[in-house]
Amino acid sequence: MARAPRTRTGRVTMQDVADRAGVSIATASFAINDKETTKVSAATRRHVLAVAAELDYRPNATARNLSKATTSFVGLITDSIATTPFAGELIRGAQDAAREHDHVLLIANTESDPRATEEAIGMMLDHQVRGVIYSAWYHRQVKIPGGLGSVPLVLANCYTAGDRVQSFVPDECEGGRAATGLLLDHGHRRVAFINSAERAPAPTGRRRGYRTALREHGVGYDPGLVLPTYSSDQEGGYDAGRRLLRLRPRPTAVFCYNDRVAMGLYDALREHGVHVPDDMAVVGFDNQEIIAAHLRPALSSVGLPHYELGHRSLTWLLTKGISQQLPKPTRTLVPCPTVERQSVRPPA
Amino acid sequence: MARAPRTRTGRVTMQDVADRAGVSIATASFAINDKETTKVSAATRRHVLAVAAELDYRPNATARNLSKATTSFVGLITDSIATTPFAGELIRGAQDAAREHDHVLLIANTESDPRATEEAIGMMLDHQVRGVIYSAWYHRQVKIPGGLGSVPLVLANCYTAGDRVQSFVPDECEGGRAATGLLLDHGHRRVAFINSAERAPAPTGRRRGYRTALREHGVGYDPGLVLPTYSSDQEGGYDAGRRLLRLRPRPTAVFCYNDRVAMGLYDALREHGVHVPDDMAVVGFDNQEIIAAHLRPALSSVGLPHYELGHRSLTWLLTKGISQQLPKPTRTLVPCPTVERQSVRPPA
DNA sequence: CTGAAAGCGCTTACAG
DNA sequence: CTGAAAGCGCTTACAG
Repeated sequence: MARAPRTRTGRVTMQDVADRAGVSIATASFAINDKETTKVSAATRRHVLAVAAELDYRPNATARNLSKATTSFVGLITDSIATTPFAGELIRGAQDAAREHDHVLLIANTESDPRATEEAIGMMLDHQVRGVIYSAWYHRQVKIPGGLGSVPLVLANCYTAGDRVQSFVPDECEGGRAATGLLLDHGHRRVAFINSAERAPAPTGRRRGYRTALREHGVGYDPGLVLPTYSSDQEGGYDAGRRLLRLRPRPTAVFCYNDRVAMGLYDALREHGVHVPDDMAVVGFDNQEIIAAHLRPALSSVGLPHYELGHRSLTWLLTKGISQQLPKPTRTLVPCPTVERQSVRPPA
Repeated sequence: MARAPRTRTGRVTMQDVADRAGVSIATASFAINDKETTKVSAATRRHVLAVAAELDYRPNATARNLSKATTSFVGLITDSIATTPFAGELIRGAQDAAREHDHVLLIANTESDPRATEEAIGMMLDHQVRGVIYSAWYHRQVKIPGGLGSVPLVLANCYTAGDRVQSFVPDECEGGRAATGLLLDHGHRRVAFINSAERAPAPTGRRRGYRTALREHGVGYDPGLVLPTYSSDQEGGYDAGRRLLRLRPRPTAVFCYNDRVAMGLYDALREHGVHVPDDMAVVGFDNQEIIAAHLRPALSSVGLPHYELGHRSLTWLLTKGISQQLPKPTRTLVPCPTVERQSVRPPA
């Protein structure tokens, strides 16, 4: 392949392309960048492009960013990246959106460490990011770290007191309503709810959804059917399951705070010879594939929209968040999809 | 707070700092960047730094990168980011290493899509990354995509035919040996192995480790104790478990290809009233927290070193990979840690 | 120890 | 339609 003279970086530059094409660097720039052929004749353009291809020219993004005095970077701050698949989904959504807008994502994982957070913010500001997505792996209220004040900001899976910053969060209430509704629609009337005892948007919202669904189906609310658990995992589900089995009359269906709780509940039920779904219908939450899709029987669940949270917040940032007259910030609720599997059947 | 004049980017520049400090921009640059105070008097340096702090000056990384004709970017290409926590761990490791070297990671997730891969590579080259980590979410042989030929490269959790490129992969064999050894050390002699039937480094390596451990413990190899499964998940484990229970004499211990297989096996054992660990000791692989730590009883497992794979490959890239006389590439085996939980006990 | 100046590889008014 | 030139915000020999 033909090779143009090299600069100290050892790479083909636009100057090389211009020289070899016999045009000025300005013309080369226009030919290479202008979508509309308005600045350059079609012939010149074709010629320059051919030369560029021949030399295997790649524009230097750093130089372009500097001269345009604006970059194509967007920052994404995450407080965890591997404890759940959730962060991964959020990143994937943000990244897809970034690509759609020809931007590149600068990702920083802080593991909730303040020093790491500060460093991450510094790094992003140094790189002139156009905006930052600040995210949390579980839905919660956060305080915006100082230093993020000087840059367009959006929150994903979290929000601030008073909603002073635009945010995108899961619609927990609607999700809880859908989960409970799934059970009620199958004809269940004694529907228990194993809920997390934490004070957080997820348990609060899902409980509200649970009550809404009951009301809509004309089923009275029985506080005795709501079983709190302090650990929202398999162990907590197992314990709550044993308490649940002592209830009389026994519920015929259970809405579990999450899939891990449901997994523990399965164990408790199995120990007592209670069969899912014939003796007990079960619905989970989170739709964690590795559990929900592989329990025996597979677990119906309501999913968390992390991909959408990432995608929508990035998109918002690049369309609204960057504009001069910022729209009034709102906390936007994103729907949680219901995924039906084999764990639900009408009562015997 | 005092404000210096602004440029079109609306940010404080080094020129602003120099002006206000009453020094040249060259002096400001040296004062701000030189670790050793060799180029500038201590007093000047202090003064410049004070002014910079006062103006809340942040260096423009883009400008710096351009003028140094080298960036602090390193690329990480991933073929999946949310299907397992593995990619997250690998990213975390690479990111920590990047931070230790004052570099920033440009992450691209391709979902194995060739177009996305090509785009990702292009983006990275455009940003003059100093090198690229190409990774796979499960250990396998890969073909290096064209376009990656012009940049220092290292492979994480994958390798090429002939090992022409430096790579870091899990030591599957040693892991299989450790898993089996754990069972043998507890006195088990009839140790079954539910292995993936795929032809891949993991099943091959783990099986080698299984046989090595048997030999080291003076236990004969019985091919009848190796149960293949075509789906290495809960369903596969359940099926294999039922086959295993028909073996006579019955094994007293099982090494499972992964934790999901073990989870399915638990179900099969439970159905047949076989108790773990009293009637059957079980060891898994992958150490997927969400499963292994929460099965009843909690599952002993061997972990995959994704964090280390990410950390070591990034470090290698920035220390060896970038140098002129590249060391001879090798496939470096990274140890898999054993995690003991309650699923193993000596035979009755 | 300090400063004037060239240069990194582009973009973009401004003339022609 | 095309080109000469200034400029983005830094770094870094080179003089003094």
